[in-house]
Amino acid sequence: MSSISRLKKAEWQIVKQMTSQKSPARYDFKAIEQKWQKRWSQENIYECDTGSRKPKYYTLEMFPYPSGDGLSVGHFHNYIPVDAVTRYKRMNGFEVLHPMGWDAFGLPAEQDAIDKGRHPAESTLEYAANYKRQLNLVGCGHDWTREINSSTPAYYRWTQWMFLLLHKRGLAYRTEKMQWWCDTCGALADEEVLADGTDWRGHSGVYKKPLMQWFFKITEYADRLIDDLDDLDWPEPTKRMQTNWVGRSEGADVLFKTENNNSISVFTTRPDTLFGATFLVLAPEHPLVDDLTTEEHCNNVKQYIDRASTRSEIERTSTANDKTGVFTGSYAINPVNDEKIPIWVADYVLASYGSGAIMAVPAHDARDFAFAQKYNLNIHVVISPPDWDDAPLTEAYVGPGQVVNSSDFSGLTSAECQKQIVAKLEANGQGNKSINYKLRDWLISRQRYWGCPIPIVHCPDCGEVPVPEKNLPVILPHITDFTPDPTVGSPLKRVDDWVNTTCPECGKSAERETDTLGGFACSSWYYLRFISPSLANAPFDRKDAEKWMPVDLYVGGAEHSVMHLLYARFWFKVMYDAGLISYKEPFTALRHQGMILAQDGWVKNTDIKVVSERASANSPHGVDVFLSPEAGSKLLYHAGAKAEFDISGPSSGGWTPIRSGKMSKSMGNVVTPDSVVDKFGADCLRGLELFMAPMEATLPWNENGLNGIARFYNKIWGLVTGEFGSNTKSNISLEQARTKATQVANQAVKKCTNDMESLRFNTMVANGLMEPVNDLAAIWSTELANTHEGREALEKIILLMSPVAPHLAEELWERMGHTESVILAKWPDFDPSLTQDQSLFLVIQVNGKVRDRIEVEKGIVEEDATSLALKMPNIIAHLDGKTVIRTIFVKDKLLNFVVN
RNA sequence: GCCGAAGUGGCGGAAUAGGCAGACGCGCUGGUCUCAAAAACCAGUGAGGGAAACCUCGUGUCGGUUCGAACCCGACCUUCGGCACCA
Repeated sequence: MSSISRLKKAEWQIVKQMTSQKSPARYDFKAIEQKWQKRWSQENIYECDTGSRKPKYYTLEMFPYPSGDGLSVGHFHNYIPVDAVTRYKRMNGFEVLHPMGWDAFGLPAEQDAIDKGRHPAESTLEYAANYKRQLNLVGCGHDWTREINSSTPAYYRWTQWMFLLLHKRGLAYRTEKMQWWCDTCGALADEEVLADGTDWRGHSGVYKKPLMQWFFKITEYADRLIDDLDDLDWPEPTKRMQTNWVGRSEGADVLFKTENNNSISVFTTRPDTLFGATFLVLAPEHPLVDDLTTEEHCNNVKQYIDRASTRSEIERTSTANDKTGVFTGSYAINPVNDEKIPIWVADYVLASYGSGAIMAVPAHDARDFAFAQKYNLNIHVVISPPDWDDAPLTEAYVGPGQVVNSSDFSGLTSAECQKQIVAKLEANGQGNKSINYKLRDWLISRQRYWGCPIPIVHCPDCGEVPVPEKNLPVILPHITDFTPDPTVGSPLKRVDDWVNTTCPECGKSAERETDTLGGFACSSWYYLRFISPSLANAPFDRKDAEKWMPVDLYVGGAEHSVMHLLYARFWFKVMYDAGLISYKEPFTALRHQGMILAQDGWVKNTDIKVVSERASANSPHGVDVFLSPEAGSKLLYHAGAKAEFDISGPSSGGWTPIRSGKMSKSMGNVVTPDSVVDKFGADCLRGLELFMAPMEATLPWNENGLNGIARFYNKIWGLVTGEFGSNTKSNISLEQARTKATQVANQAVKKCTNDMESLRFNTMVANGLMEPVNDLAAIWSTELANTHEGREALEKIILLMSPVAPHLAEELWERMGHTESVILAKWPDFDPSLTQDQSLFLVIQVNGKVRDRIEVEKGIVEEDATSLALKMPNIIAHLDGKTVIRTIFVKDKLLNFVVN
C-alpha cells in the first residue's frame, strides 16, 4: 500500500469516527428524556402502594456496593432487564415493588477512605448519590422513597436486632479460628493474601494465628438449605452449586483409642475399608497433636505445624503439590482388628472438615496411597479390585467391590459390609453412623472499623451479654483514624470511651465487642427492609411482609451463586423458625445476568511485552488499545502500566489483537452509561442492552449496535409523527394494508408477551418490535395512518416498546393523543385468530432435503399436498427413476418423499 | 484434578416440541441522492460451482440413531465460569 492511500484511509477513518459517534436520531432525545424523567419524578410514578388491592409483584436487583467508579454499562445489563419486567408487570395490573438501596459497609470503602483521607460515611453517600443519578439517567424506575443505606444507624439498628435474634436462638457463638495475620496490618481477609505469602500492601511474613471470632451456626440448617431448593425457580447450575457447597455426605464416625488412652474420632465415607486402615492422620491444628507427640518427634512436629500455618488451604490441599507429613511417635488401635497403627500429622487434612482427623486406607484412597508410598507405610488391600491376583497395587482402587482380608466381613459387598461394620461399631460403642457436611459455620467477625457493630458487651462477671433491644442501635463511633493496628486489632479498640461501658446485667464496668459484622450480614435481610424502609419499632411490618414476600424475581451475578444467596436463605429460615414470616424461602425466581466485558481491540507491538500468550504494557505510561489495526483508528481506552491482556490471534503489520477481559478501573476500560446516554440517549442504551444478547450471556461491550437501535427508533418516530409519509414501493391496496397492519400488530403483541414472560428480551426487541415496525413501514401510507387499523397497530407497538424505550414511548403516546402516562396504560391483548396467515409455505422434501416450497391454504391435508407437490418440476426431477417408499407429512410444515 | 455451561457467517446473535440453518442488528459491497462526503434510502451479503434453473458443502471434531439432527446418544477437542486432596 502506498503512503498516499494509507494516509487517505487514515483520514477517512477519522472522518468516519467523528460522524459515527453521533446518534443518527431524527428527534431530540435529550429534550424528550429530560421532559419525561421530570414528569415521572413529579408524579412519583414508581412509588409502590404497599396497601394496594392489586396483585403484588416484587422485583429486586442484588444490593449494590456503591463504589467511586460509578456504574458501568455492565451493571445495567442487570438493571435494564429488571426495569423492563417491572414496567411489563405494572401494565399487566400488578402493584410493583422495585426498590433500590446501598450495601455501603465494607472493606473497600475503608481502604478507599484510607487512600483518599475521607471518612467512608461521607464518601459512600456521595458514591450512592452518583449511582442514583445514573440509574435515573437511564430511566430505571425505582421507588426512591424506599432507598436504604446499610451503613446508617436507622438500618443497622435492625441488622443488630437480627444478630440478637440469631444469638437468642443459639445460632451465634464465639470460638477461636485461625485467621490470616500480618504483623504490620493485623487481620487480613483471604483476598488480601497473595500466593507468594505476602499481603496486598507488599508485606512478607504473613501467617495464620488463632483469633477469637463470631460465627453463625449455618451448619444447623444444612439439610434444609439443600432440600428447600427443590421448589425454587432458580437456574439448575446454581442449585447444584449450592448443593455441592453444603456437601452432604453419609458415612460413619469411628473411635480409635490411642496408647496413652486418648480417643480420636474420625469420619469416613468408607467404613467397609476399616480393616485396611493402616495409619491415622491428624490436621496440624488438631487439639490432640500436642498430647500425642512424643519427645523424640517434638521438634519435627512443631516445625511442621509452624510451616503449615503459612500455607493457604488451597496450597495445602492442591493436587499439584506433594503431600507432606510428620510422624508423632504415637500409635492408635484399630477398633476392628486391634492392630497398632501409627499416627501422623499432615496438612492435607483440614481441621475444618469432619473431626480434623482421618483414618488412612492407602489401598482404597488415592491421597492416602501417595502418602503411604512416600513415607513407606503399610498398604493393606481389603476390597478386591476386579480380576485382582493378590499382587501389590500400583494405584489405589477406590471403587466398590468384594470385601477381602476383613475377618468375618470378608466376602460381603462393600454396601453390605458398610452396614454390618457400622452396626458392630455401634454395638461396641466404638462408632456410629454419621453425616458430614462440607459447609462450615459462617465466620462473620471482621476486625475492621467500617461495619455494623456487634451488639455484645463483655462483662468480667456475666460474660457475653447481649445489648438489650431498647438500647439499639450500638452506634459506630465517628473516628478519623481507621488505619489497621496489629497491636490492638480493630481500630475500634482505640476508642476508649466507646469500648468502655457498663454491663447491661450487673451494671459493673465492661467492654464492648470491637469486631464488626461482615457485609454479608447486611445483605442477608435487606429485601425485608424495603417493605417497611422507615418503620421505627421493628425491622419490617409483619403484615406487609406477609403480603410482599417472597421476592418474585431476583436478579444478580452468578458470582453470588453460593455465599450471599446461601446466607440470605439461612437468615430467612431463622426468621421463619422464629415465627416472623410464614415463608421458607426469600427468592421465588432467580436469574443471573451475564457479565459485560471490555471491548476487544488492537495494540501496537511496540507498546507491549509478550510472555506466553499474555501481553503487558511496555512502559510506565501504559498502553493504548485501538478498535482496529490501522493508523488513526478509534482509541478504545488507555490501559495503565499494570495492564495485562490475553493475545487473541497472530500479530500483523505491527499490531496485535487482544482480549480486554473484565472492565476494571485499573485497566482503564470501564464504559459508563453517561457517555452513551450523552451521545445516543437512554432509550438507545436500554435498547442495545436488551437486544445485544440474552440477559444471561457474558460478552464484550460493543456500541456499534447503537446505530441500529437509533434507526429503529427513527422509523417508529417517523410512522407516528407522519414524517415517514408513504412507502412508494408498496403496491398493496388500502384494504389489504389494513388487514396486514392488524395482523402484524397482533403477532407483535403475542411475541412480546411470550418473550417478556420468559425474559427473552433480545428476541422480543428483534422479532417483537423491529420486525413488526419494518413490516408496517413496508406497507405504510398516509391513508393507512388515518384508518382505525393503522392507528391501533401503532398504539400497540408503542405500548409494547414502552418497557424498552419508556421515554420515546411516552412521547409518542402523547402524540397519539393520550393524556395519561404510557406507564399506567394496559399491556395490549392479542387475538390468536389474527396472528396467523391463512396461507403458508409448505416445505417439500425428497429424502429429507428441501427441494421446493409451495404456498398452500392453512390446514391442507396430505393428499392435496401430495398431488400439488408431484406437479412441481424440481420434485418430479428428484423423483425421476425412484420409487417412493414412504411419505411423511407434518401438518402445515412439510411433506417428505422417502425414496429408495 | 472435579463440577457446571457453551462452541452457529466478517461480528453480536436467531432457530424454545427432531422439520426451510443464519431471524433481527452491526459491518461490508453495489446503487440512488450529492461538486464531494456523511446521513438517509434501495439492493446484495455462509462457502464453492453454474449464464441461469439449480447443485454440492456447511452449526468445534469423529462416529451413531432417524425419512429428517445446530437440537438426541457416544467419544474427543477448545473456551468460559465455579470449586480445590472433603476423608
